[in-house]
Amino acid sequence: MRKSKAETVETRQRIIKAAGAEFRRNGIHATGVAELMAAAGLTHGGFYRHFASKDQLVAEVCAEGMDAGIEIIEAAASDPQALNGLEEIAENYLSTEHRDDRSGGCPFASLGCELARADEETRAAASDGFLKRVDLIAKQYRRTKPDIARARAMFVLSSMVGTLIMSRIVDDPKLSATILQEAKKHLIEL
Amino acid sequence: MRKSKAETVETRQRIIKAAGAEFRRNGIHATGVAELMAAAGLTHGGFYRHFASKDQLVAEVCAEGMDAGIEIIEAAASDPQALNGLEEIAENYLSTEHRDDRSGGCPFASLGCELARADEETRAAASDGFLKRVDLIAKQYRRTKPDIARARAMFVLSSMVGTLIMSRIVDDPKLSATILQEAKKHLIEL
DNA sequence: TGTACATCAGTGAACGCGCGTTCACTGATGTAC
DNA sequence: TGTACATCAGTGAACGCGCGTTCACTGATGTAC
Repeated sequence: MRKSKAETVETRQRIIKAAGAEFRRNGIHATGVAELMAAAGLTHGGFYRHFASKDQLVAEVCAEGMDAGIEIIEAAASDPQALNGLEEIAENYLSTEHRDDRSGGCPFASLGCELARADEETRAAASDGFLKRVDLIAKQYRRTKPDIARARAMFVLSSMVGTLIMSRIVDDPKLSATILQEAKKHLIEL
Repeated sequence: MRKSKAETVETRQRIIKAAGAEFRRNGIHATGVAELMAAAGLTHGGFYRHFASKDQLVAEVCAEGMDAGIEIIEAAASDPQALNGLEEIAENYLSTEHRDDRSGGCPFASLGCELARADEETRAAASDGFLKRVDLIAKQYRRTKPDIARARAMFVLSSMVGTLIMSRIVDDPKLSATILQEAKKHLIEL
């Protein structure tokens, strides 16, 4: 049953991707190793050929998810049809599609509270991801001094994360949409 | 070993309070019934004399925690020494003390991601708590039209929640303090 | 290039453990007379 | 008001179950000659 080197690398990536989706959907703690391996189309026993522990996988998923999230922001920002990069980012991040895409969306919004309690390695990856996003958003304020743009970007990111979380908690769809809409308005006005 | 009616009521409240602190500190899923009963000074067997299930406790803890959180905002807002209610609320919510008080702070910041996945009853309690906080914050904008004040309050609350979560994720204390500080600045300027 | 053997990705049973929940029991509280 | 009995808060052992992790095994891949 041994697989080729190329297949092994591919499988490892598949596990990370499947785990990322499961973690986001159900929470890290609530997702078992057997469950995430099944989501990757494997049985649980093979897990330890790829990772030393579940915690190590969590750290790698976090690092991977951070990179993936950045690409999405980057794409939104560099859309040639967009007049305003920040507006495009906010429109994209604070959309009902993103709100409803729990397994694919921003890891801060779906796992933020758990990341705050995670181990050193995972939090380091998360911090790195935060800073990268901040830089990306700060770049959108072209006519603003770099350090002011950076400070503003921190606020924008934190606000978007909080807004998405609140829009997911609230049980009234209309209220949820309003939360998203109002945040968009306020953030663009900045 | 039977306890008096008054004692029973008091014990029930003690369990809810202890569970609230444990949930906030470790997460809902990561906190066991035995663990939270021990935190209340009891053994796990007695749990089911007070609650039908862990899920029911979660809903009650959520409802209780929402009320407790409101009192804190209310106190900050009505501080007679404060010139500006909103400023006082932000100063209080976005303080390093609140950030470091994981077991006692805002339930949205510590449990938000888990609340988004919680059952109907729990989410209803959370939605109710959100709306109550929004009203409280909206009241601080005395010279603003009520519906605009309300919309702004939603944004302020969501932003504060997201900011506190991000400040808890990040591993560099200096960066964490900056995140808090910048959000305070931006929210007061509103 | 072909052959013999070591390697190791993946399977599925099994490990100890802690989970949520149940239950027989204890003995103080509440209640009926 | 005093007595006899039912109630039930709390204890701690036990339940089945799923968790993270380990392991013997399989057989295709990689490697040494």
